[in-house]
Amino acid sequence: MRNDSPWSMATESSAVAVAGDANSTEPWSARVRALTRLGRHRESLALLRHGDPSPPPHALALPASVISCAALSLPSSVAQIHALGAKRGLLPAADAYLLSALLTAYSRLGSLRLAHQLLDEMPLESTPHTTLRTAFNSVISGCALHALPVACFALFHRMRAAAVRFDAVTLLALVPAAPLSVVPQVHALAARVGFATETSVANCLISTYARGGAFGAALARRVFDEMPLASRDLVSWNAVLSAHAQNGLAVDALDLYRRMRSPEGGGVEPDAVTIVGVLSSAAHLGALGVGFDVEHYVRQRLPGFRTNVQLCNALINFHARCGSLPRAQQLFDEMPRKSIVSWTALLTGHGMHGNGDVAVSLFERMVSEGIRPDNVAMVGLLSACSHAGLYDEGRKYFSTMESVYKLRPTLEHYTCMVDLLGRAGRLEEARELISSMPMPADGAVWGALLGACKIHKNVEVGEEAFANVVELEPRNAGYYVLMSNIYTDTGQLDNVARVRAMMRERGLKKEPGCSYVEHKGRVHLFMADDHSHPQARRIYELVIRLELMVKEKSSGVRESEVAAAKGRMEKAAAQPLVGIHSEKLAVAFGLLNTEAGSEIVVIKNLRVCGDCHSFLKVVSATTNRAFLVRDASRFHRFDGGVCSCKDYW
DNA sequence: GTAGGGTTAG
Repeated sequence: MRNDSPWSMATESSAVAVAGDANSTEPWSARVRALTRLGRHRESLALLRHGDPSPPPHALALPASVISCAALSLPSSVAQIHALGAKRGLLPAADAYLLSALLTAYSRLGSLRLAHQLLDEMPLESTPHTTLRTAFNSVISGCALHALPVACFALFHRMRAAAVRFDAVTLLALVPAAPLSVVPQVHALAARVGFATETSVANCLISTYARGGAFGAALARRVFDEMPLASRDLVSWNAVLSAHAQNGLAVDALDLYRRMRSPEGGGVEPDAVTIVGVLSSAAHLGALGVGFDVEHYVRQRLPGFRTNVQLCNALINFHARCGSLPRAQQLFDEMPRKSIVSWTALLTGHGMHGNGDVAVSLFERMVSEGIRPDNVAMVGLLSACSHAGLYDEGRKYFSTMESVYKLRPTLEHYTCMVDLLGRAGRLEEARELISSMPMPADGAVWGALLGACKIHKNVEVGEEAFANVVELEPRNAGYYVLMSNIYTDTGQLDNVARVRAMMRERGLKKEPGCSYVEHKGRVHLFMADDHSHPQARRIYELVIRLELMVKEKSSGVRESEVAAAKGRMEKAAAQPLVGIHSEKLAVAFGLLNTEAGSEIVVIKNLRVCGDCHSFLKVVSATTNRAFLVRDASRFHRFDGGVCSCKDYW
């Protein structure tokens, strides 16, 4: 995307005027500079070489030419102009602009030794202070660009030792180069000289802090909150929004989006970067309404969006993760240029829907188009194989990671494989894979094995997995619940009590399950046994009626059970009932409030349990409705009495 | 007339 900030527009339009046509009356050197500024580097150099300058090559054109050489990666041309400048006595310090341009060019091209040499040749005493500052800034920026943080800080110390004052530009290079633990110190230094609230520096601090997880996001937020309102620009909002989006704080990201657009936030118009962050959070949460609104905005206001690869990728990811694969596919097909992210987003979406074969063929097509898969694409592919039970394919692709694609499997790939093997019932093979890992297994890997043991009711392997996972993630209640359920399923009730006691002693509570449905632009959220919804009475009556119907249908239920269920129904409005999971409530709400024929979409934070799963299958048949449920690991589409997961999840 | 800030997939 073009940079559309006001000042760049202004300089750009004047550059356009000057570059103008070849007959322009503007001085020749001004046209060279203008062409460089417009990024028309080849034309700029052609004018320098073949134009008819009178007087001959001019000090005023040389700095721009050097920048053009750097942009075109022509180090020998930089050296030629360098030599020319030296011959004319413009160096080492007579022409600050040429010096600065050379420093920038060498730094950008990675000729940092040459840049240092040039810097060392500058006479500290006789060179104007601003020239020195710019010179240091150029080389510090170059070291930052080439990921040489130690060199950045060494230069910074030299700069300070020489009593050269740093400015905002120095900080813009230094802050992102600093190790995360050092950023607060640089921040404090910036604050001491009053730069920390300057727009560019604050924006830079925000995006740098954003790399530091949820804690970093909190620091980023503080920088943003401390900025004077007048200093906040669109980039500030984008940076702080992304800081939250990237660190799993999706609710806060969407909240920031609402705030920036509200009058209180200044009614800031979002751009493509904002939208990318918002869509990522909306996809995460399953916030369908937000995603659709934002897409509408994109189609109305950003007509060129199809050529913005990141924006299209964000849209594809949103639709793929929120239940609309055809829309994701259409966006994918309409992109003139795709990246590996586009393929991965679509592939992962198919994997989540259980379309393992589609994911595999997308992967093959991607490879045949010359895109080399990366680790993320492989995670998507392996998890697609796992969800679809494609045991042989999964093993094959896992082994090609190193042999064909030179990718070293990470913990995430091992997690996928343990999941794949474990769910296919190959618990021993999964165990062997864990012991063959070149790095220690983490909680997710052991957790995948534990989950497989739940499916296959294997106490022995389950206990081993549990012992390991509890060591690694002692505060994750989900694993205790899994182990306790394995004991329940195998009738070991004393062990169930033991695991529950462990949870109590450690003060752990199971994460409450919640599901939501969006209807007419509003989110309707349900927790298990939650009566707070205005329609709670009707919803519970419907669930209980459906439960009864399911029971009658499945097993020819006994009289006593019918009576008990009727008793429950009578009490429904009066007092909370036990044991109605949130997805049943959400689906019942959908049935009561939507038209026949439309699909009911439910987003859930935990995985669907076996009971709810068979309930929803039967209800989809008897009500002749389709339910699309996104749970913590994948999609289930219930329609006509069957689920798209084929009961493999 | 030099130096420069924000974005995606699991």
